[in-house]
Amino acid sequence: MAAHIVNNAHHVVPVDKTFCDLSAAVADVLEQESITTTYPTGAVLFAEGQAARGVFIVRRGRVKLSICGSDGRTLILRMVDAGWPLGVAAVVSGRQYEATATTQEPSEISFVRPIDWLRLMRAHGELALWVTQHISLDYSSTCREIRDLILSDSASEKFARLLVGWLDQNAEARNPTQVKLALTHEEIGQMIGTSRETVSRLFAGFKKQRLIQQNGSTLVVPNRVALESLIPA
Amino acid sequence: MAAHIVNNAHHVVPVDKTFCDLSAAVADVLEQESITTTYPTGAVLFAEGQAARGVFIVRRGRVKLSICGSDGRTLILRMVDAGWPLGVAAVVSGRQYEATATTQEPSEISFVRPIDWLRLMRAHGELALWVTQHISLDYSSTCREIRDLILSDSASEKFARLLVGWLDQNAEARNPTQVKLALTHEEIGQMIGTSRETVSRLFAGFKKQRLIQQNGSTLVVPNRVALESLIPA
DNA sequence: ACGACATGGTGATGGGGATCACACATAGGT
DNA sequence: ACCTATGTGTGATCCCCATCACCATGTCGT
Repeated sequence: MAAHIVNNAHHVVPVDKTFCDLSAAVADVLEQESITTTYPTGAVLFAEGQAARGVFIVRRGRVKLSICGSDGRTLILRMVDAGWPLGVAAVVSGRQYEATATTQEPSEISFVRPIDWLRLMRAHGELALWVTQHISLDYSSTCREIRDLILSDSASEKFARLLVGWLDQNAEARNPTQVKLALTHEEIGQMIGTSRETVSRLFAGFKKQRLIQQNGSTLVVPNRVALESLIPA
Repeated sequence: MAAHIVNNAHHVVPVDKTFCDLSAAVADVLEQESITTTYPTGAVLFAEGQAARGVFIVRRGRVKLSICGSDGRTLILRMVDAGWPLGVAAVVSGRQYEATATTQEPSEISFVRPIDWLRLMRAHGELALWVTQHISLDYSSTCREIRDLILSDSASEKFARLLVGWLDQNAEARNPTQVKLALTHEEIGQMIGTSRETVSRLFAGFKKQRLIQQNGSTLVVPNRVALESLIPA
């Protein structure tokens, strides 16, 4: 069997007015202390197991956070959108990065060295608090990830969960019943811990059951409730 | 204030001189602001999904942190020993507890309400950093948990991993090749995500392969390397 | 000493999904 | 138009482990 992880749906979309959701003052300081670089798609910011080299903050773009097994298998922990910091836990605790961060699209990323970061945290209580909250949220999200992994042994349940998560993220959009499909079947498999072929079959099965329709890269969910009924409790 | 924000990598065994690994001053304050209670085995400090009611600090005993699915299935996240705080992430981010905490033996637990906790964090930079580090460590540990669950599809691999982990924890003990077995097969199953029966069979299999021996509740691992060879990379 | 209950061992069975093996699409690049 | 790379659909097979079913042990409490 296989047993693996699942989605997440991390809300709290960051608005991104100046830097993150920090006050202008702290954002300015951060701006000065950081180096901002543009990365192409597929760039690896840091890899699982490396000593913490610094904190990365996504300014623009999307970054994939994944964990990989020695056999080459990969599990996608979550996608990180603009406004969020990466590698904070590793820097703060002085350990290794726990996951691998790869850009999913051309992205602008700010970088802060550990020493500077820690200095800033001490100097600015607001930043310290911000950090603590972000780590807490990462922790929650990871726990939920684990839960979804466990309480669905069936692949279709995990798939349904993923889809519903996408709908939730799109809740603000005008049409809450459709999503742009930005991932390959392979990647979807890595999000829910199944093989690519299984994802294909899931798509086919869900279409046959009229749970989803697909026009090009647009997914339509005509009946969200039916989808949710696949998810126990 | 604490320069000890970086580092202290491995298991930071709590020593438990006064409180945790905090300075005497802060420990004293914490002592005053908290209420300490003794719980019997099996007491539930808090449950997954509850609104954060406060921070619990294990003074004596052991607490099981678990996540459970709607179908009743349970996954044990980790065992928490004396000196460690519980529910900090939930309190800091003002969300729900992400797991359920149950005492595994009679335990002494200190409790601090969210308001007091946050006040203390603001007043004592050292405490704030301590909190951040602990959350970071929890996060790491959770990520590793995910990895172990995922990158072993075979139950025996997960079992081997668990055993090796136990040996590591016992590294300080005089005999690094044996461990006291404090868990039932059921619980072991909940740690590695398999059924009780499978754990029984794993024990049997490992014994047949001379990977382990068992005298009462003492596990002996004659050949650690052989055990590790079951774990890829 | 006696059930009652929690725990541990082990066989039989079945199913879900990984895996292998293709064929088919679509998109760039030359 | 071709070719290659990358993504997708789907059949056939196989195996691990969840599950069910039972029995064998403790270990309590009274």
